Amino acid sequence: MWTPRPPANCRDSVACEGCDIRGLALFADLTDADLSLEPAIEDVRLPAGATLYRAGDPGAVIYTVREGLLKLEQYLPDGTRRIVSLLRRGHVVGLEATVFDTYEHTAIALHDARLCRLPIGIINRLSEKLHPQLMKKWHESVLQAHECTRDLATGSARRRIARLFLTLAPPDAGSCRLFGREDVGAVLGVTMETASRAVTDLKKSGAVRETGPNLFERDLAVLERIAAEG
Amino acid sequence: MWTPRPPANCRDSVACEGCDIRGLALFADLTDADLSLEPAIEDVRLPAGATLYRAGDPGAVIYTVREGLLKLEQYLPDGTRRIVSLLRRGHVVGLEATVFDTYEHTAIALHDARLCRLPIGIINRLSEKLHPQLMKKWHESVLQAHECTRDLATGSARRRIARLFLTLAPPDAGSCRLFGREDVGAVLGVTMETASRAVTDLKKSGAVRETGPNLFERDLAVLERIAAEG
DNA sequence: CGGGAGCTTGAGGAGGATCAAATCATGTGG
DNA sequence: CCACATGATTTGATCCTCCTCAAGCTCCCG
Repeated sequence: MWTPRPPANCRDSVACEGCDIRGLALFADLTDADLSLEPAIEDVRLPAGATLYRAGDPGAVIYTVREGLLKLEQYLPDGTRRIVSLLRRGHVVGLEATVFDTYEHTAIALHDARLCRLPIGIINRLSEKLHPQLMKKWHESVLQAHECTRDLATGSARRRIARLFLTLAPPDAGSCRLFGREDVGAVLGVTMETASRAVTDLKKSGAVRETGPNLFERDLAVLERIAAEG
Repeated sequence: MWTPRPPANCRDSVACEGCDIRGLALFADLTDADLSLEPAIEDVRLPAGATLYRAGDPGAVIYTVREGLLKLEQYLPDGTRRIVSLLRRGHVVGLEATVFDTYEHTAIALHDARLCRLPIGIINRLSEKLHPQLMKKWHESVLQAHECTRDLATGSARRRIARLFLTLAPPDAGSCRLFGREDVGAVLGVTMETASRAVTDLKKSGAVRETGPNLFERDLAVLERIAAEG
């Protein structure tokens, strides 16, 4: 049940100026001059399965996903686990730390991930300049949450997982990495066994082809047909 | 399928200074002096069933719910309707208009509602002073969305509707108003028939007692037991 | 080679979808 | 005031999906 924290040694200082996702990031609007006034942003490497933070932890830092995939999970009173959001490249993790003193979810990497670590001190100091981007990132968080309800918690398991495959990677991406069946179940709101059977089913339908462990080639047309009805 | 727009005559100018939900509202931090510089805020009355705005409409105004209940709905490619959020007193509707040029959802009143109408011009003009409250409201929107996934789209229909009853009104509220079964189904991700049967089931279990049309008295202890595992 | 974790597969039963019909509530016109 | 039309809700019957429990399988690692 317990996943280790990322060891301290997977952090690194990096320069924002040349960041490959600067256009997507919170700091998109800042000038190099703005950035030069701030201490260097740390780069966090988070291996698949590692926990970034837990629900209830005091939140003093937010993150931007550079690479990889993270899940946000919460527990129901009866202990049921539910994944309420999947976060990809460009998404911000832990935004609630800017408003509230603890994190709302447990954030765990589903694929090996790289993140920018942004202490909220910096965010507050630059809040005026960051305002438009902050709002955009909040907006993204809401969109992401609604996507989970709308696409991944509606219809049959077959349809849900077809939609998951469609959102897991951009349409032009050659291949598409999935994750453990237990987690697939927790995103779709079904059991692990149903998730497994649904994946098998998509393979048989020719909607996806497994080219490696949890690595799939997708037939977008077939996936879309299934996602929409059947 | 079509619901009429609110007629223009259900608007009224009101003074924010004495607003009964000012503590909950976006303008909580503003002084009376700040407010006196702004044109009066309009009060919108929205009868149950009426549409506030539709997905794709150009968004030039956001709303605060003073009273009543609203749903945010979206459609899947196949036409399936899904309610992705329920908004109550104090919640903000249409926040995305501050970031994007159109609304993301269709917003419809489930109960008779009263809202403050806030043109985004005002929001932008006061954005600096509003910044902390805006962030709080975004945060609320995210919480609300995650609640929908976590509580209302997980487990059996019986458990889902028990949780719906628990969130529909504060614990100390004497009674609790429900809404049409079609909509109950769209919130829970089940059919209307299943929603109807689940309500009947809760009545038989003594978890709720119908005291009028769609008006219920709740037994919180029983509801919580059912919500957690039954 | 043995063990474990994650994944798949199977059989049976419960729960939800679907289609259809009955009931209830409301409003309208005679 | 009643008869009737309309729409929402409830109930019923049947089928299909998904859950549950259990057993096998595969891959990786010691």
